[in-house]
Amino acid sequence: MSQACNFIRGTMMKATIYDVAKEAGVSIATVSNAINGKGKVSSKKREQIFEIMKKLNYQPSVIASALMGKKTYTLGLLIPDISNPFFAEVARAIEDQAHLSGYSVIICSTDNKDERVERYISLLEQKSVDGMIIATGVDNPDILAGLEARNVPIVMLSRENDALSVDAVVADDYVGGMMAGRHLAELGHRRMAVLSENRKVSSSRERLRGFKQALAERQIPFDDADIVICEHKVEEGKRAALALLGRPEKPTALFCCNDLLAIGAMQGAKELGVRVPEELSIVGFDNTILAEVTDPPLTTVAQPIAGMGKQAFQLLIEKLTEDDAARQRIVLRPELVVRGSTCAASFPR
Amino acid sequence: MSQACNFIRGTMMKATIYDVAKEAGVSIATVSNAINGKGKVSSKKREQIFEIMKKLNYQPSVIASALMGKKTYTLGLLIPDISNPFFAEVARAIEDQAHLSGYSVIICSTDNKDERVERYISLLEQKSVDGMIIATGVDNPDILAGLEARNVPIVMLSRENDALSVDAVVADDYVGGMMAGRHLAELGHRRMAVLSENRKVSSSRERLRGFKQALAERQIPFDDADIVICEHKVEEGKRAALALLGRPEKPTALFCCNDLLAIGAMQGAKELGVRVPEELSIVGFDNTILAEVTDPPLTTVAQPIAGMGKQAFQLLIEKLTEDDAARQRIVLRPELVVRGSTCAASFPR
DNA sequence: CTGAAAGCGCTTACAG
DNA sequence: CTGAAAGCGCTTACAG
Repeated sequence: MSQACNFIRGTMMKATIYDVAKEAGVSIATVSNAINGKGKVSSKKREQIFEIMKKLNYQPSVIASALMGKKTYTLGLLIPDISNPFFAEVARAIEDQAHLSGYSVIICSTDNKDERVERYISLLEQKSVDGMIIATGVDNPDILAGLEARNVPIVMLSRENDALSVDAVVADDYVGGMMAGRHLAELGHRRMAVLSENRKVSSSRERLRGFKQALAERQIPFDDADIVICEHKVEEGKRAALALLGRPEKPTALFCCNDLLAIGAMQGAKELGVRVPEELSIVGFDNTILAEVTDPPLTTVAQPIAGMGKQAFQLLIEKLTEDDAARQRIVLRPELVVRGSTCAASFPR
Repeated sequence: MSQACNFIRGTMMKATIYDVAKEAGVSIATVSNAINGKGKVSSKKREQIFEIMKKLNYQPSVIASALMGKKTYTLGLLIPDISNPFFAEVARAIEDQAHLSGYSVIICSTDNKDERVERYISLLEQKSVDGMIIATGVDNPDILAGLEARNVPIVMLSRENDALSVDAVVADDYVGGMMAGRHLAELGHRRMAVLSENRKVSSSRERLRGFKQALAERQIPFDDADIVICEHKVEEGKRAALALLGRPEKPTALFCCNDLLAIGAMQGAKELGVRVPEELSIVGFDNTILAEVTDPPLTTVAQPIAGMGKQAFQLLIEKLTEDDAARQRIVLRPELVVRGSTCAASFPR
């Protein structure tokens, strides 16, 4: 039995390419060629080899072949937080696409802290991932520059970096912001406010810009004092809504740069006894599962998450295989999903 | 310059252990020893070596050391779906714990399909992960048995397998079910129904058993006809609620084996104009972010997610390092979180 | 069509 | 305290 030496105290060692070569009476080179469809291997031998592989339950070691310069079929996904529904949905979209090509994805929740970003990137490089998809904020531009210099393939998802011309797939945030603004304007709202993320977040910046543009086109007044900057958290949305609704000239509609903020705003309104949507219309952004679950359900701008994940993965694969792939920026169109949190302004001017 | 040969057409190759050895004027064995704190290396040399490492930006290759039998510092996490908030929160808990020890986690969404489970397991083994945390349903017992036979360290999370005595960390689902039952009973409910998952899901089975026990102890009648089996989806919960509330003797309270079902039930009730909680109390299970976001907010049994993730990871590490670690089953206590979806029965008998 | 041999970047006895 | 050498499980020219 060629397997005899394979048993050690009752535990079977994994079969290696040597085991199958010996059993098949060929060299390891031939086994390797058979597996990879390289070189010429007679079909009888090939079949024979495959049979032995099955019999020995042989699984080639990705580790070993990676050491010879082949791919690890593993990639890193940097996101702020996997427990945030938006990023969880993004992760699923990427995972599904990756899995079709035998790729695995390592999750890296950064909490938007550069320190964590750097730690994760270092780990991922030591583990020789084939590439990274970056959907988290990275403040220090040197971090991305370093990645470029070390020739690590990356694509940005839902974020961008103005300084570096790096591949990216994003939703058309500007248009999404416009959709929100137009929707509320058409409902007759004239006093609106915005809950936005930090200006460093390119997507929020664009959404806000689009929103303002929609109002400007309709000569609806909007002042930067009507913008409240929040972190990406429910409580922050609530806090902001409480503040805005406490003002003398309180808004009749709120545009929130993500669903979490919108939900917080709904909670704030409820706490003050302000009815949504009758007294306050709210529109969010992202269209995560949360938007379907609130009461009333949230009107929001849907990001094409599945499409974004798919494109990001494919872009990364292109960069891996074509050494001189041109830089690309893929922009996907968002879509307004009208649910119950918006209605006509009750006191149109 | 020792780095001279390291530049190829403008791209810098990664430094290897040979580069730092040469630069430091020592052998690679010494560099290896210095890095791993093995053998004896004079402190002057050690310091010198570390300096060179920094200068060359040397990152040891996990791939290469894994090939020599060391760990890959990567583990697989099998869950039904990363975009389900409960599992996303579980993933984050595990990721955080893993990250503290330099571990990375690969996400594997199985959709509870054995076919996907097998594919993922095979991929993970080829990639030589150090172990797996399994928080998904696995119908075919041969799959887990195979893992055991091949000596792959695994720990089950939130799921169990009666057949195999495999390590597991779970919430005390039985007690959780009792908490729900007791809460509703104390509110005066006498006609209750349950939305449960498939009987194959050990956690749901236990929750149901605990719930029934709580009612039995109080002589509250409960019939198995009051159980509706659902998949783990909002729509399923809605469908079930619609059916239950259409019955002549409709229930005044619902216990749902997870938050998603509870939310569906709330939506079903609303569709029929049944007010929650005045006419229908609803309690969920899990305490995901969704429970805070519904209106009314959901009363639910909280699983100690962070604790479960931590324990699961630590258990796995124990199995990795101690070759004869005893089997363990860690049971964590859940906690009832009372919010707005439950209140006293309006027509107590 | 097939195989012997070198090599990927490390670790680990084993000498000295 | 330090280094030469073998080896992990593969792939890839290169001969034949």
